[in-house]
Parts: sequence; structure tokens; C-alpha cells
Amino acid sequence: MDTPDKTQITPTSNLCKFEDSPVFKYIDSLSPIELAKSRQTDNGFSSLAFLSPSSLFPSPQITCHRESRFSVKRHHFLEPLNSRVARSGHESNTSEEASKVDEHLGCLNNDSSSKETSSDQVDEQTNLATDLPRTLKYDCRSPDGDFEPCDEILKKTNVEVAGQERSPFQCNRDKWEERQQSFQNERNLRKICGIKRSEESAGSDWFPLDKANNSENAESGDPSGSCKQSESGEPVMDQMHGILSTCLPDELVVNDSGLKKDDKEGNCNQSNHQQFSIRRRCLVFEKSPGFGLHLNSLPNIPKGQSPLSKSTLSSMNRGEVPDDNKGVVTENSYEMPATFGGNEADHNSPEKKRQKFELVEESVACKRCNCKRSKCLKLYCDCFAAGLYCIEPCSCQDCFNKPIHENVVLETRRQIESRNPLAFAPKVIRTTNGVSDSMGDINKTPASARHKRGCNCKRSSCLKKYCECFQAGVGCSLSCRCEGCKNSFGRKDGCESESDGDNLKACEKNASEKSSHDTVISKGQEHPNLSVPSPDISSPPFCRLPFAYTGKLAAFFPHSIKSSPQLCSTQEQGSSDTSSCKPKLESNLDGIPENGTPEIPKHKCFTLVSNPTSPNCKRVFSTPNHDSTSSSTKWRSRKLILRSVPSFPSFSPP
DNA sequence: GAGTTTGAAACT
DNA sequence: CAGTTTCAAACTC
Repeated sequence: MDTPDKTQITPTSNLCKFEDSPVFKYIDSLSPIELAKSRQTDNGFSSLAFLSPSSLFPSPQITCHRESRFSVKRHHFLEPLNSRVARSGHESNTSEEASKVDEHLGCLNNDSSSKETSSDQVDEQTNLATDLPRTLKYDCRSPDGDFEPCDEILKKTNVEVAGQERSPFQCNRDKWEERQQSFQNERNLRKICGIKRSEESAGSDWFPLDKANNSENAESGDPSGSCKQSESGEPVMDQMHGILSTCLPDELVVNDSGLKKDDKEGNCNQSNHQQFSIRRRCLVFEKSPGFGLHLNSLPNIPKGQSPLSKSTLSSMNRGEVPDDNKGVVTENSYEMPATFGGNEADHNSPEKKRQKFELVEESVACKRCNCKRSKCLKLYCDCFAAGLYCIEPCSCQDCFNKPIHENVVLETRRQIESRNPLAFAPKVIRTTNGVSDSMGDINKTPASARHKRGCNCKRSSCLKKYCECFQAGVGCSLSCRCEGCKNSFGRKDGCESESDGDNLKACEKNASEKSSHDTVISKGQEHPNLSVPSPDISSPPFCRLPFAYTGKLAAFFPHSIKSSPQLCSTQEQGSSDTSSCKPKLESNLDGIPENGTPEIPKHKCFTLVSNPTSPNCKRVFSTPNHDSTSSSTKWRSRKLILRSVPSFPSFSPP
């Protein structure tokens, strides 16, 4: 009676088939159209993507949610009655938080056992159950274990369909199983490591995927004490990656490099899993228009408190995931949105840490809001705008920006982002290392940051905190429409302000060089292979490109930027990063104005700055014109990002 | 602390 | 896209 309807099954099967295939994955990533499609689907799937900001809404629900939906459907269609019965209770748990996992472990295990026995599982399945720890089993059954059902479906389908679709299914079956296993492993890992950690990692580092292997592997061995590999012998990471690809079309191909690398290096499960988790989160984040912090609000933070403690506390109070593992990570929690593209390298680098710390110190503390009529559900609310829940210190009234109203908050955010995808993106692109100095130079402002959209001051002369630029401690830029700008951090028109004549000259010089750089960059893009990843490259805190992509991409084009002494003079690290990734990307986007700063002449300024700094590189590429049409903007951004993939053929597996 | 000013956000 | 309104922070007293 539950015999799966072919029509119903087909889509799923096909989906698996396509996504499983490495070739298709690769093509998928290369094809903007396909990607856009899938994204739209995802978007429509749920607001999960939007919810993704782990820092804010650390709840594992996000991940589970997506997965669960997948699994539930299949269960209904394909699962044997007994299986469903056994699992029925389980499904209800799908949306439950990971924190409750333990509570259901026993139950789940039972379910899993029953299911495994009941269903004609392949030996692999059995083996998997045996090999995997309890938690893993749980995972299999858990709502998260959508893949198991899928696997079953596939198997059944294979039997039923036998000749018809046998080829495709057979071809992908193994992969599916592998992915399933890897998926389970990941879940297990997450359990072991603690969801929070993965979330933190997600919020903090994207790049870590690669680097994490080196550092984390050593530091955090696999709790289980063994490096796991899929039965097929294929590194779990690879499988996981495949799963990701399947489930999360958004994943950048770039990640593959890291994965592959991991595989080659024989990293342990934990790190891999962590990374995997991170990626997943990243993926989700990417989908989200962006959970950015309004950095301009950050400067308001009183400095009496310890950045770390403060940030941590803030995170906890606000319902964010506290960063327990890394002191520096606190920043992430705070910046979570912007940090989606965090770079592990940054964390590892002492200098980067210092910079981050400084940044945190500067901005972590969050001023409490005092909203009275907005219910803290509008961008008027600093907390809301920063992607944070209001907490006790807030003096707001009728506040809805609280975890208990998470749904409301998320929905509101979604709406706001639908209007303006960048609404929650960091307003200020801060370059601690001077990455955006390229831009800064152009603008002649000493501040190594810029307000993404620019201010619109009329009477404050940009000398008071009414001015977002001033408030953020950054100079005005060409993006600003302020009148009578006297921003002490840098006037929009002048390379003066604090800077002296030398700066002015430098500014001009930089501008000219910038042009040349652009040229170089363009060439580099044309010949991406020529670019060589730079190990030293670390993205500035503000320049967090989602996924490993950021780091990698940046790594590919540091040279072009560095070629300009001035641009890099201040701080090579960041500059290389930002510039590298930006120009590169921009080249791809030729003719496409960057979001929110369309007025800025690309070739004059590193308008790109806004982009690179953008919490999500995707945004970086989105066109300003599309701001109003959020969806279209998103798609385009993603397309662009994907297009950059070809630049890294060597890293991305075919 | 109340009132004013300011500019971003939201709305039309 | 421009103009207006709403809002909350910044500021002044």
C-alpha cells in the first residue's frame, strides 16, 4: 500500500542522481542557471536560509529542518508501515533542537534498529549501523537522517524499477549510501563535538575548512578516537561533501578543494565533520540574504567591558551561540552574519587575532535599544538590525525581538530582507588590516573602512553620531550623499580630512594604480590558472567570504593587488585578501554595479571593497539595481559567485 | 530626564 | 525613484 509511486519517486531519484554525480555537481556549480533555479527552490523551500544565522539562532533546527522535510516526505511515500510507525514518534522530533537529542537517543536507537531490521537494508547499511556509534544511529533515524529514507527509497526503487531506471539508480546508489553514511557521521560528529561548536565554527570560519584540518585535527582528535572512512574507503569528508552538494546546491565548488585536501591529508572525522557542518551552515547562510551586523551600531558599545566576555555574554543573553572554544570567536558570534565567510587563517594568524580582537573590542559590545514603537522588529532597533535578540539591558517596550518570538523575528527579517537583501548586511566594511585601504586610499580617508551605503547627512556635517559613517568611525566615501561633509575620519570629497597632502597624492596615485590593477585583475581572471594560492593570505575580519571560497578566491589573486605597493603598503594580509577576492570577482561582474554602492565608480575606487567586505560574497556581486527585487538580486549574486568557480579548476574536483 | 535634533528606515 | 512619515538614537539643556 505504501508502494512508492513511480511518479513520486522519480523526482527524488533524479535529484539524487544528478546531484550525486560529480560531473553534475561540477556542472551545477558552473551553471548559473541551474544554481539560480535550485536556489529559488531553496528559498521557497523555507525561510530556513534566512534563519540560518547560527549565531543568532543557533538552534540546530535550521539544519534539521531542512533535512527533516526531505525525509518526512519520503517516509510517507516509501517507508514500510512498520517503519513509519516506529518512526512516527521520531518525526515529531525533527524540529527539536539538538540539545534534546540525547533525550531521544534511546528511543531513536530502538527505532533505528527496528527500521534496519524491518527494511531490506543492504549489508552496507547494516555495517554502518554496527560501526557507527549510538549517536550515529540516532542520527540516522533522527529527523536529520533524511537520507536513510532516501536510501531506502532508492533501494526499493531499484528493485521495483529494476530495468527501467536501474542504470541511473545503480550508478548513484553507492554514492547515496556513502553520502548517507557520511551524513550520519557528520551528525554523529556534531553530537560529539557539540552543535554549538559547529555553529560557532560556522559563524567564525569558513576557511577553516581547509585549515581546520591542520589545526583542529591536531587539537581535537576524533572523540571516537578514530579516523573514519566510508566503507567504500572513500574519505568521509568527500562523501559528506557529496551530500552537501546534493542537499545544498548552493555549496560552492570551491569547498571541494578543501574537502579533497582533507581527504588527501587523511584528516580525522571530527575535523572533517566539523568542517562539514560548517559548510552546511555556510550554505544555509549563503542562501540567506545575509545576516549582517550593522557595524555602525557597534562603535556605540561602551568600552568598559571586556570584549570577549562582553561578546560572549551578549551572545548568550541574546540567544546566540556562545563561543566557548575560541576566545576570538566571540567576535564571530557578534559578527556572525558578516563572519559567515570567516577565514580560519585569520584565526590562526596572531596578527589576525589581534586585529580581530581589536575589532571585537571596538564593536562587540552592543548598545541596548530603547525602542518603543517598533517592537524591536525593525531596523530602527539596533539589536534587531545587528541580528541580535534584545536582552535585559534593553529598555525596549513591547519587544518581540526575543527568542520566544523567534518565528516572528525570523519572519520579519525575511520580509525586510525581501525588500532589501542587504538590510542585515554589515553597513560598514571594516578593514583592520587595511585591505580596503585600496579604497580608502582612493577616498583619501585614513580609515580603513567605509560605510557601504554611505550616509545622507544634511545638517550634522558628518561630525556627529547621527552620521552613520562618523558613528562607525569611518570616513565618508563617494557613496555618501552627505552635504557639507566634514567627517573627521575622512571627507567624502576629499582625500583630506585627517590625511595630509601626502595622503592626497597617495590617493590619486592609488586611484591610478587601481586602474592598472583592475587591468591586471581582469587578466588574472582570464587566466585564473596563473594565479597561485597564497598560504599567507588571510581575509580580513570584515572581508568574510562565505565558504572556503572567500579564502580561496582571495588566495588566488593576491598578487594582482599586491602588485600595487601602495595598496598593500598598509597591511598586506588583508589587502591581498580583499583586493584579491574583490577584483577578481568584480571582473566577473563587469558592468554590474555593486550592491548599495552603485554610484561608486568601479574603476575609481575599489568599490569592490563593499563587496569583499560584504558578509557574503554573494552579495558582493549582486547588483544594486536589484536591491528592490531581492530575489532577483540574490540569484544573480549567486550566479556570479558560481561563475567564479571556474577560476579554481585545480581545486574543484571535476 | 525631558525635549529637540537628526538621519535612517519605512512607507506611500 | 522621490517625497513623506515614522522611528529611535544622539544630542542639548
